[in-house]
Amino acid sequence: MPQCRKWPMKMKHQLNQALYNALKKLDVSVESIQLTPPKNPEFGDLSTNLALTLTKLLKKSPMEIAADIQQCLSVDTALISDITITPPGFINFRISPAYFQSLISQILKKGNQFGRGRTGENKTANVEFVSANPTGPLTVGHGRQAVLGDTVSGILEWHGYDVTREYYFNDAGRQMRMLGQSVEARYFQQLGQDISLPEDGYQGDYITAIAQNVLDTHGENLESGNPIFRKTAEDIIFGLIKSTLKNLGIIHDQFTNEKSFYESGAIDDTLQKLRDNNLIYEFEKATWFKTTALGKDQDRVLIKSTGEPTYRLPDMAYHRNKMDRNYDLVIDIFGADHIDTYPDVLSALDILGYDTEKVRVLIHQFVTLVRGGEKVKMSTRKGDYVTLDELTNEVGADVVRYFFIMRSMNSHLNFDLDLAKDHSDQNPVYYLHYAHARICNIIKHGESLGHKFTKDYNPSLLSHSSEISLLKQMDVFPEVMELALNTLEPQTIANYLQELATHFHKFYTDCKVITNDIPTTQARLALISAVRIVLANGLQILGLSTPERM
RNA sequence: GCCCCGGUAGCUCAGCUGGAUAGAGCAACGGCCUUCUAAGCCGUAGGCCACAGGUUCGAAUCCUGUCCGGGGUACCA
Repeated sequence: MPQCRKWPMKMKHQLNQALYNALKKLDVSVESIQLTPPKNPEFGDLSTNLALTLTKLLKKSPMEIAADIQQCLSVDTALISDITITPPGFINFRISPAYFQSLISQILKKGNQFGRGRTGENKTANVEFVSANPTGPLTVGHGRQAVLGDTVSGILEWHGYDVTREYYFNDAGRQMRMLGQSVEARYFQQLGQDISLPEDGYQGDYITAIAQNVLDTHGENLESGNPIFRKTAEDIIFGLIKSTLKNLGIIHDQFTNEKSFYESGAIDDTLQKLRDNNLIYEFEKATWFKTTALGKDQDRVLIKSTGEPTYRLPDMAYHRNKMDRNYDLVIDIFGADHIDTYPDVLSALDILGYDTEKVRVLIHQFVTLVRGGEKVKMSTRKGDYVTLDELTNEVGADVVRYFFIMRSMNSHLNFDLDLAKDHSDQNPVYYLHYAHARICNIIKHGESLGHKFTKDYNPSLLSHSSEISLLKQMDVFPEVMELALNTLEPQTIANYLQELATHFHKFYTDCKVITNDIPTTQARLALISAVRIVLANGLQILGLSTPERM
């Protein structure tokens, strides 16, 4: 087999260098050179718009400039098989098949390390997500954030970060008080008393079940206002939430309670520090944060006239706490309904001297549930919702996870329940699974015929156009992973894997792996082993399974 | 009013740090299994990339404005 050549990224690097050298000869300097694969493969494997960008500077036509550059260009002809110029002035490079063929040994050698970045090595990250107060079961609406947060965590881990998955909640406050009162009302109703739910009480059936539980374990003689009602509800519901998340393969490392910041004095301290900065004032018995002094269009209440803080103040204290824990990266994942809260938190952090560059806030748009062609309106309080558990149980964790990350978080997501359930066979996630299972099956089939994988395959036998494009697709994997890290947008990985699977399925129909042609069989076994690795790596980052048969 | 996100094929959406002929899945139509899994592959059809200006050699992509949808603009979280 040929020597392992350059590592994929180095390909671009080399060309970059060669182009810079050529420009030097022409006595031109530029800040950066763009080198991207052209849409139309007929133009080659990598193209640069360099000549187009230099027209103004050189006052020549881009075609002329491109020709000049090409004249001065010297490249490794073992790697670059062809250089062409096409209108309006692109310079195109065709990379020799040998380069792509040598990729296989790289992938096989690196295995589940292939495509891994080192950006996060020796760094820590905190990803806060879900953070729903335990007032009811998680709904499908929470699912998007849960999966998004876990997948973003996975991307960071892939690049070496030590990630803490964190859940922030509040077991004091109005919501939880209402929860306790709702349970209490159901409790007394079960004892035959004519008591109605509080006006804003929780109406779901689970409240009745919790009341029954209280009745069973604590008897009939509880008095109104006993904290047992709220406490029991919280315990039961939190247990439910954790199990819902676990069904999706999501486990938080840390649960942080807002209450702890009252107890530690962090909230008072935060307020005091802001006060020291002259950003706090009292008005109509409430305490205000003077955000207008920071360029915002209105001031915000931090402590209500009732003496109870709004969510903003504890949020600030909480974020200080996260910053104090010295993470290299702090990620908040919020739904679009929280979009207005974080700028104030960041302002506060900024004023208090924290490096807000470390904070990244990811906002995702809402999920609209569609059932029977109609939108389903949901409300936890009214007990009108589809739980995340119901969904997971019906279509499986992989489908749920994939549905939630296959689309950009910036887009509203229509989740068609009927489609997810009834047509689950045509779900795009199965397309990926199928590719993986097919590979496993071929390998198994080969083994049954005595074809053992050997390192002495000859990669130059992989010259079919389907084989080459499959190799090219794998070549790009590390770059896609890097992009995913920079943007923290999981759908780029999903899109990539779809394309990889497409290339594989195409290869599968065009080329038979196990044949009487031993050298070709061995080369193709090496090829699909590499594909399996890349597929599996991608699936693993997304938290999806890698079935060996379907 | 102001702020954020979106408006791309019949439907759901990719593509958006500017590049060459705008893509996928579903739905429609037509092909491909004596051969490693047809949960697959190939083909046909389907588009003023909301609209109008602007920047640029070049705009779905960047800027401005308008329209439409969603969210926020709470002493709810």
